[in-house]
Amino acid sequence: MKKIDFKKELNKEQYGVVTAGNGPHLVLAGAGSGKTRTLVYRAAWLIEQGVRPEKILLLTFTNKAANEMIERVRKLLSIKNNDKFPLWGGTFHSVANRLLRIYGKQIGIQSDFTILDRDDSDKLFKTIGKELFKNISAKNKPAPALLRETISFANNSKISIEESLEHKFPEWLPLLAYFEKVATEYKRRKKESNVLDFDDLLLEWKVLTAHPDVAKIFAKKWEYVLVDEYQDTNVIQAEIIFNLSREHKNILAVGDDAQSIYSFRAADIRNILEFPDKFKNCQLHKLETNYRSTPEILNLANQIIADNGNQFKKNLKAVKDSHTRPELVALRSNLEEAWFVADRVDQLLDRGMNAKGIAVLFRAAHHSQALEMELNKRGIAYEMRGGLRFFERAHVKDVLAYLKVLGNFRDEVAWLRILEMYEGIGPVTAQQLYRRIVEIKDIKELPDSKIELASKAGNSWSKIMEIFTRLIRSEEQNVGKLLNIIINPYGDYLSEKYTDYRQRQDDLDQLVIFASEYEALDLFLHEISLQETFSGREGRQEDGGNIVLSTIHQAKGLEWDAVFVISMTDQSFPHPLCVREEEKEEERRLFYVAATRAEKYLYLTYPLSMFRYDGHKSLKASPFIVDLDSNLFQHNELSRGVTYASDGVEYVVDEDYKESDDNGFLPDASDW
DNA sequence: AGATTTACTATTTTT
DNA sequence: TAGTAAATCT
Repeated sequence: MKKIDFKKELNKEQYGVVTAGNGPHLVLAGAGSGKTRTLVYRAAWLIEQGVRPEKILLLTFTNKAANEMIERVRKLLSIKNNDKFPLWGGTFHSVANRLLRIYGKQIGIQSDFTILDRDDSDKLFKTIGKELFKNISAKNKPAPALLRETISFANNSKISIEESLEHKFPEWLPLLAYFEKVATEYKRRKKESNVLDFDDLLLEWKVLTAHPDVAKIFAKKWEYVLVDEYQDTNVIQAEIIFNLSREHKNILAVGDDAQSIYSFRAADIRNILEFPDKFKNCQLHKLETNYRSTPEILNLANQIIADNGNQFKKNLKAVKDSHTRPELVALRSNLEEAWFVADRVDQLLDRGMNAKGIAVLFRAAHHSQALEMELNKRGIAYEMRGGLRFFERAHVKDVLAYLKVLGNFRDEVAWLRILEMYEGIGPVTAQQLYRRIVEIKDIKELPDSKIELASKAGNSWSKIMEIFTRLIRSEEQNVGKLLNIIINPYGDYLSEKYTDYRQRQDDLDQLVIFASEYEALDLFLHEISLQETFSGREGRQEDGGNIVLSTIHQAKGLEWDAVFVISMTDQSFPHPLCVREEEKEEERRLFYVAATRAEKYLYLTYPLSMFRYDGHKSLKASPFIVDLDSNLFQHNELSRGVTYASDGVEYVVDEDYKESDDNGFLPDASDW
């Protein structure tokens, strides 16, 4: 095994964390301080010290982050690809998923469930809402997502539905009784369907870690627990961590309170603030050197966050050389904004920058629409993150529903989804059918069941039975081949329902390729609901990769040479629904996260008007921008007025703007 | 009664 | 665009 020169490869702060002894540690890591690097080296150091890799548990915010870290540890230790390397980890949810299946049986909790993702939860809430809210007028009916959010928030922060409702949607408090009724029924239906939703995964894992027998097994299993992005954990997750490290106390939590952006999902900043109280003899480390950004970008970021009251004081220092200041640009409309960004991207690419070094970030997924059209028009390849993910697309969910039923016969949401696709079967008939279907003991008896329906619906039912008969009778193990049985007849439905069916068919082809890697249906089903990275349409991969379009939330932890933050208007940032002071502070932290993604070039843009279905709307700069000292920017277009011409070619109207182009704030090829 | 079509409206962030 | 509600079919 190669010896790593930890002292040489890390700075003093990082070295302190990496070589920290046993016991609880809290690491307050600023943006760009090499947090991931530090965790990777920590794992490598432990292994060099003789800790077996399988004794380390790595908990991260995405599975992708975990996989990348593990790869880096492997490389660092020069472990060959085909050598076994049992270090593992992932998100709380995916780890919970695996553990519940293994250890659930031991203490008598569900272990053969399928997973209900967000969309499925909404479907179930919708069904239940319709049943229970029948006598309430349409306008006064809470949407399924609203029910789900309220109940989920209560679960994840250990508060009552009433408190949750008061916090999230106080205007709905008069309907409290209904929320509670729906919550009870939702729980019952999940149990009947043998499914767990995202909340259940955490809650059940917590039950598992609290059980004396299992707790002992876990304490032995992992001697070291490393948790990344600790600022975005919720109360349940903090309890899980506490239980996991109860015996050995070897917990290392890394986080940045200034980057806490998930409180809508019950992430609780108190987890970090109160960590030292909860874990006695905890050592506190700080990583305050910023390796990512230029001093100009860091200055801006520091001022963005300075106004926030509730935070650990950190003093981030830049080590990079001075470069140009961030640029602030006002455009006349969202279309011009798209042209501007596309032009700039073109220029950056022309001058030799790698496409994968460029990202465009925004507050909400739909802010990218105009830009996407413009990039498509110009043939600039991009990768879209945020918004609807692959496994959430309607057609993908449609075909997967058959597999879900095959894997878990009682899955109500999957059954309703299938049934309602067919002619003559609507919500009512589907529900009746489902009730009769679950009376059957085993899926193998389904083809022989005597369920019959009148004319049109009857025809549909035999079509459904035909597919299931083929699925059940086929001895096929390969999931790709199973999928083909479904996709062949589904194709007709697809082309009938969607005008863009060609593209959707492509998605399904991708899905078959992905599924062909799996020889066991169970494993496939378990993984897809928690898979956040597979994007389906990979597109043409250009040599230098693709530029990235992403919501700010999904950009967490990532970095690029050049970052555009678009749609920085008063109507989108902070989001207008954020009224409470603490909500505004979180929005400011979100802005901070966006700005600190940039290494060298940062552009903030905002349109002064927006075209919408109902005409056009006037916009102003985000108050967050107005608050900032204009000297921080290369240009302050606020005081200068409109800059961009709409023909999409002659875009430099403002003289200063042109001049500055020559000042070198646009990179030369020699810059990288 | 229940399915299907049509018209309308409102748009956060997600493991 | 996507989800919902009213209007119209079967």
